[in-house]
Formats: sequence, structure tokens, C-alpha cells
Amino acid sequence: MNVTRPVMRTGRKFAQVLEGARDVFLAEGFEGANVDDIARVAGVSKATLYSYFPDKRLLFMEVARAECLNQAEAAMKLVRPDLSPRDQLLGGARQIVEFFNSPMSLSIFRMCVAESERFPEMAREFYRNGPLMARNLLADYLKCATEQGVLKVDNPELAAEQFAELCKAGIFMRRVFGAAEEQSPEWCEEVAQSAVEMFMARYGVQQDAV
Amino acid sequence: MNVTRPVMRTGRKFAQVLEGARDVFLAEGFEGANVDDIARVAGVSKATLYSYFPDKRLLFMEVARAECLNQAEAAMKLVRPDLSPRDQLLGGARQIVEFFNSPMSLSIFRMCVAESERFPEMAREFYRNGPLMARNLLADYLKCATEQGVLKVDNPELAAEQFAELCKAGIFMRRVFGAAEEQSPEWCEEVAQSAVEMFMARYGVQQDAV
DNA sequence: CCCCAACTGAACTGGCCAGTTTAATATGCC
DNA sequence: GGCATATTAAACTGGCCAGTTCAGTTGGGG
Repeated sequence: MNVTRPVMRTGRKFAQVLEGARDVFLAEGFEGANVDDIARVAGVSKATLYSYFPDKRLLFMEVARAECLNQAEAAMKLVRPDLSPRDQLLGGARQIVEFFNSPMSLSIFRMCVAESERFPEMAREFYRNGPLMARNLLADYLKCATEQGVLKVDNPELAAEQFAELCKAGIFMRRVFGAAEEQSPEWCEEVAQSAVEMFMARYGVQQDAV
Repeated sequence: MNVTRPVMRTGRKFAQVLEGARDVFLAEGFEGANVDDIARVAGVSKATLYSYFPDKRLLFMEVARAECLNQAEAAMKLVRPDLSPRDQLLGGARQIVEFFNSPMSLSIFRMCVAESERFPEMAREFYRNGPLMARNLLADYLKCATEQGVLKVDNPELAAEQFAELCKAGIFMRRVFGAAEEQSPEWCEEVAQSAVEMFMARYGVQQDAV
């Protein structure tokens, strides 16, 4: 899997480089980020930086990979089989809404989208490690819940994506285009509630209609 | 509203410039597009191009604006007060799904997202002319339908965004990250149907449940 | 205390590209 | 035919920046 990475990382300052790169990339985007800046912020000489990463692109991919792992880990912690579907989904909705509201997530999203034409592998890898992984996790849950008769989902993959999309309503578009500042927690909560409401109206079992 | 535009566009080759710019921007993105290339593709000298547009950014904004107008016009034609809400919405869903599946729309979307940090006004204007306009159109419809008692929508703006988001499920993410080619018409139709299904389950009036 | 590897800083190369300039040419209207 | 305006080609400026190079410095293990 890791064709390029087993080689070095012997130096003392490897972590510094990654951290500096992360900060600058997130602040400036891929094209906007200046390698001299990265080196300066990392507190490392340019020569050292280039001794670890042969070029800017590989450096960026390493940063994005690390961020995806973070998100995946957070998502895993949310699975709570003891909760009712409604509460389980509400928890998921809250995390998704928050994700699409946070400046850092948006920054990474923007970068991957922006470079997806020039560096297709990069964007695809992000998609696999991020959105796709989240969808599969959710789809699995929906499948289980359906088997247990607490939900009635015919196409779990599609339903999972629908749910994720619902959590973006009123948040994502305005944020990604910079048309709005970070949204208020109250609004986020309303969006999450409304997403669950709609999802349950479609895929909930009758008993829930009481 | 139009502060910059009343000035020129007197020349014969204005349309050529716009067309060439559109082609090159869509193929290469904003940063990737080279002004010399645009001039060449447009069959026009660089000096002529610059006599119309003071800089690359404004040229791009004009291209994006034109594309938005196209979409808006197409959306307007869809309003058919004689149809049932279900059919009306299905028509809308089909257009939205198709929009997010088409390479050209994705290209513009990518560009605006990519540049939204460096040129915020650009992205915001795109948001206003595109997604926001579409949302308002739909929200108005939902409001009317609710007054007429054929739908039961409490928050039309949010509902409109939810509907639009639902139409992206299973399409948008994979496309925007280049993780999939253009999706099949059958899949698009399924996504559209499923979006309407879910929307009606939440906001439809009882009579529909027969 | 010495040596080797990692690290440094600063200058440098080479390429790219937005935007300008100029002097000459085309076009169309009166 | 002549004038004003639009257009052209091509060279040029100035700035930016990824990646290289090198002579010298540090620091920890033997």
C-alpha cells in the first residue's frame, strides 16, 4: 500500500514539517501555500523539508491523509448500539453538521476539490478515506437496524448518502462559498433535528408515528 | 447592481472572447487557465481581450455569471402550476440531479470553490446567482403549495435546501472528487424519484398516502 | 573529544505567467 | 477617400515560486 513512504522519516524534525505544512495548507490552500512559508512556520530549513518530501504535492497528500484518519476515528466512537434509531441518527447528524460547518474541514474539502483535476489520485484518495468511509459506516448501521425491524430501509447505501446530504442543508453551500460565517449552534441543531425528522418520516417504522 | 459592466462591450469580438474564455476555464480551471491560451482559443489578440476585461478575474466572473443565467432560465421554464406537487417536484429533482452530474456544472463549481478563499466576492456572487436563486424559487413554490393545502411545509427555506441536497445523494460527492464518471440516466432517475419520495413522506399531506 | 549525519541559510536557477506597450493594420461609417 | 475606432502581433516587464546548491554549523553517540 505504501510505495513511497518506507524510505526516510529518519530525521528529528519530521513531525515539525508535517505540522507546519498542515497549518499553512489549511490557511492558504494548495496553490496558495508557499513552500518557503511552510518551512518558516515549521521552523525548519527548506533544504530539510525537501529532504523529507521530494515535492509539494506529496507533502500535501500526507497532510490530507492524516486529517482523514482523525475524522474516521471520531466517527467510530459515535456508534452506540444501545440507542434508539432516532437518537443514534441524531448523534450522527450532529457530527456531520459540525463537520461541514468547521473551517478546517472546509479548507481540506476545498483543496481536494480544487486540485481534483490536476491531481486526480489525490482527490480520489480523499473521497475513499473520507466521505465513502463515512457512508459505508452509516449504511452498515441502517442495514442492521432494518434487520432488527427498527427501521425500514430498502437501499441502505442511497439512504446513507441521503442522510449525509440532508445534514448539509442550510449549512454547506453558504459555508463553502464563503457566503456565511460559521453558523450558530442553534441553527446547526435545527438542521440536525430536521434531517432526522425527514429521514424518520421516510424510513421509520409505524410505531414511531405515535 | 451592475457597477462595472455598462462601460464597454462595443467591439465585434466580445462574444468570441467570452466563448473562448468559457472553453478554457472549463477545461483548465481558473488558475490552470492561461490568458495566452484563452486569447488563442478565442481567435483574438491578448490586447483585445484586455481591452474588454481589465483582468483575468473579471473575465472569469462574467463567464460564471452567464452560466448561472442559463441555469436560472432553464429552472424558470420548469414551473408548471397545473401539475401535482409530486410531479412538479419530480421535474425539479430531475433538473437538479442532471446539473450536479454534468461536467460543465462541476467545473464551474470546482473553480468557485477553489478560488473562494482568494477571491471571496467571486464565490459569493456565484452563490447568489446560482444556489441561492434556485433555493428561493423553490421556497416560493413550497410556500404557495402550503397555502393551497397541497403540501405542509413549516420552514420553506430549509425545506428547499433539503430538497436540493437530497438530489445530490449518490451523485455529487463522487463526481466532484472525480471518483466516478458521469452517472447513468437510470441511476439519476432513481435518485430523483427517491428524493421526491422522501420529501413527500415528510412534507406531503395525508391524502397522498392513499 | 571527535566524527558523521542531520540541519541551516541564503543565494541562485529556471520557468511560468499576468498584464503592458508599441507601432502597424484592418474595418466600417460619413 | 478619409477618419475614428477596433484589432493585431510580438516583444517586454516584473513578480512569483518550486526546487537546487553549497559552504558552513550543530549535536549526540562512540
